[in-house]
Parts: sequence; structure tokens; C-alpha cells
Amino acid sequence: MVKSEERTRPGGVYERLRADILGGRLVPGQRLKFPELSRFYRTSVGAAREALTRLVGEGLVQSQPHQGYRVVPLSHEDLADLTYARVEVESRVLYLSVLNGDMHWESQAVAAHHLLDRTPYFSEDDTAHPTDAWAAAHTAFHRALLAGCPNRRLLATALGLREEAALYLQWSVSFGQEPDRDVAAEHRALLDAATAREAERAAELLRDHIAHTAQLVIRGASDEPNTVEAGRRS
Amino acid sequence: MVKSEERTRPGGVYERLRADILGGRLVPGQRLKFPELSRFYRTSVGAAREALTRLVGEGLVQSQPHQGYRVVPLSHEDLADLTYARVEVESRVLYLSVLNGDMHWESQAVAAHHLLDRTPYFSEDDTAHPTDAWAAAHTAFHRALLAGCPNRRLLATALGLREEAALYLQWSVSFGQEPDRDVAAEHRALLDAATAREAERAAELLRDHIAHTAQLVIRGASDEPNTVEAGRRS
DNA sequence: TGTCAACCAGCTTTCGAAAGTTAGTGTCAG
DNA sequence: CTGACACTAACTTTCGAAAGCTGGTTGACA
Repeated sequence: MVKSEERTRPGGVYERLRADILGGRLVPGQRLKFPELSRFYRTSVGAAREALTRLVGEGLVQSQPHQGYRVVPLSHEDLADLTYARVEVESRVLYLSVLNGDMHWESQAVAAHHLLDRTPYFSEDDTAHPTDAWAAAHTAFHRALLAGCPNRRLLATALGLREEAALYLQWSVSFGQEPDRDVAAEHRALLDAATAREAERAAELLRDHIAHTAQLVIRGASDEPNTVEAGRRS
Repeated sequence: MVKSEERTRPGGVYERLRADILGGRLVPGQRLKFPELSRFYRTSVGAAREALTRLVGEGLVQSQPHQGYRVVPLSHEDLADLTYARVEVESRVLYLSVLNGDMHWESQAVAAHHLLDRTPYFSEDDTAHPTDAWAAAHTAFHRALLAGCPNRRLLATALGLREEAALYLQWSVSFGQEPDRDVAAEHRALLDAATAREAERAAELLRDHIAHTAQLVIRGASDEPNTVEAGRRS
């Protein structure tokens, strides 16, 4: 699945660029200039151009004619829209997933949860951001939960929205500042509802889960407004 | 709004190509070769390439590395998914639109309906397909209805799904074969519910409207399976 | 001091030919 | 007659330099 992207050069650049944006190595709002990009990723202008065009289609990058490309800027307004859209779409997809998922889906969800449960949230050095490993396991768990949805369209929409939300999560600062919240327990409850095939309850839990996380991000975002200046993190 | 696309060359090609796909001048499943395209649209390979990349992002075109691009093939399965997704998302968007739309939105919807109502469905020569003018007015009416939704994300998703559905509509043959249906009345009812601010009823009507149209398409599609051979219609 | 026009540097866009890949055709040994 | 192999033609991908914009800056003029 990964290989198919690396068969062509813009595909490779696309993947790396995307990972760098989602991984927080490129700041929201930052301009992406071709000379820089092609030097950094060891490629031609054309290849970088195509990679950017693709990312525009995904909503991770914006473009204005003759003024170049930039990482999507974050805004409170958009976060609110995004959150509401996710609450609507993703919970519906989970509902369908729980109703239609087969045994294989169920086992994959259990597996993903097990992994998430065993992955440490904070690393020892940095207690501001969760570890990359945890973020990956978290994404994998949620994807596994949704994977049972038989409707490719709805599933794709939900995953697309999740991805954009991940950008906001990446850039919110105040993690772990929510004393009266037990994220692990929320995940556990989600899994339980899913395996018990209680679609309605699972959807309800996911609604809360998304809304809570978003509130956390909003509070974090208002502390430290978007800095466009900062360069590439090493 | 249109001008911004024409400021750059791939933008122009993108628009024309898109119009040609949506307008049925390019057959679903048809290969899109660069030599042909660049000759037809009087442009370079590079420009055609970028236009195609953008259309891939929109889901109107598919690509496989080293094997070129092609117009998305239509399938019954996908149509079913697409219809269900639209019923879920679009009706929700309409609900929000009716609840939140202001007076300006309301007047635009009335205007769009008036135009649709006065535009003839069939031309005099061709009674198989509705006229281009009707199709345009139809799209405009539905877009106007949804435009009141304050959530940009949900609105964009709904419009994206509509667009893809338009492809299916374009390629279904048996139009006007539904004796026990009055499309104009359905539209009238939708408008009435919207202006009366009966959000729940409007959403319900739209559900039926989408489902009925899709059934029509399904019936048409099973009559004449997808022909990939036919070339460009003049 | 303020305004405006011309200029400039740096970026984006565009092009098409060369290189690389694939699928299809025809040939030959088994 | 069948299968594999090599060859060819056509297409896709890649590149980077030339051309075209844009925003900012300098300098002249009121």
C-alpha cells in the first residue's frame, strides 16, 4: 500500500511532505517555496509542484495563483466547523460500522485498542506533547473502529475529516491539562460498546469523545496563538 | 470567482476538462492520454498533467502510476454508497441550512426555484436527456437550498458528493420514464418547507427526492451498461 | 514630508524534449 | 499448438531553464 506511492517521484515527495505537515515539522500558515522544497527533498520543481497540488486536494495545503502554496492556516472558526462536522459524520460512520462489522473487524479493533492501551502517553523528556507512537496508535485505533462501515464514501469522508483534525491536535499545546478526564477510559468504553454491538451507545460515546478533545484543543489554542514565524523544527 | 481559475493555464484546462466530464463529452472509464489532451486543449503536457492531478483530488478522475489517467468508471455498488452518503449528509446540511439561513438565503432560494420552474425539461429534438439549461438550473436550485448552512465543512462535503452524483445522472439513459412522479412538485415542496422554516420536513423531503432520483438512475443504468468505447461526442 | 511611478529581486509558472516504463506484437524453441 | 522471450511503439514521467508575475523598495517630484 505504501509502495504504490513510492513508484513515482512526486508520490514520494507527497508522502514525506504530508508526514512533515501532520507531524508538526511544518508550521500552519508557513509558505512553501519551490526553491526551498526542491532543495530539501532533493527533487525538481515539477515534482514538488505535483505533490503540493495533491495536498491541496486533501485540504492540507492552500494555493493562490502566482502567490505560491502554504500550509493551511488554523482558525478557531474552522476548528468549530470541523468538530461539528466530525461529530455528525464520524459518529454516524461508527454506528454503521458497529452494525455491519464482521468478526474480523471486531478482532482488529480489539488488537488496535490493546496496542493503544500499552503505549505510553508521554515520553520521559517531553510532557507537553504525546509521543509519536501514541499518536499513531490512537489514529490506528479510531480507524479500526470505523473500518467496519460498508459505505466507502462515508468512510472516506470521515477519515478525511479526522486527518484535518489531527493537524489541530498536533498544534494544540496544553495536553494532559484536563484533570477530570480519563482518555484511556473513554477508549475502553468505546471498544466495549463496539464489541457489545451497541451501535447507538458507541456513537454517543464517540460524540462526547470528539467534543471533549476539541474543547481541549480550543483552550490550548487560545493560550498560544498561531505562530507563523517559527521555522522548521529540526 | 470563475476568473481566479483562468489566471493560470492548468486552471483553464482543469475547468474545461471538468466541464467535459460532467457534461458527458468524456465517457466514464475512458483513458485520458497526454498527447491527445494536450493537442485537444492546445496546451503542454505539464499543464494537462496538473489539471488531471486536481481532478483526481475531486474524485472525477482516477490515476494509476505509469498507466495513465482515466475518467472514474461508474458502478452500481458505488452508486448505492454515494446515494446513501448523500441522503445522510445532504439532508443534514439542508436541515442546518433551513434553521440558520437568513433572509438573503431565502430570497436566493426562491429566485433559483423560479428559474428552475420556468426552464423547460426536454428540448424539442432530444427527449432522452434533459436540457443543459435545466440541469444547470437544477444544480443551482439545490445549491441555493443548501447555501444557508453555516458549517463550511459539511457544506463542502455535501456539494462534493452532489457533483459526483451528477456524473451518474448524466449517464443514466431513461429520463422521464417515471410516470408516477412529479419532479417539479417535489422541488416546489422542498422550497415551501424551506421558506416555512420547517427544517425537519425539508430534510425528509430531500431524503425522498435523492432516493427517488437514484432509483431512476439505477433502473436506467441496468438497461445500458457502461460503454467505454464511444469517443468524444462532437 | 508624502505620494506615486518605475525598477528589481525572487518567486511561480510554463514548456517540451529526453529518459524510463509498460503493454502489445511477433518470433522461435519445445 | 503452446509458452516464453525479445523487440517495438506509444505513453508516462522527469527535468530545469526561460518567461511571466508580484510585492516591495528606491528615488523623483510636489
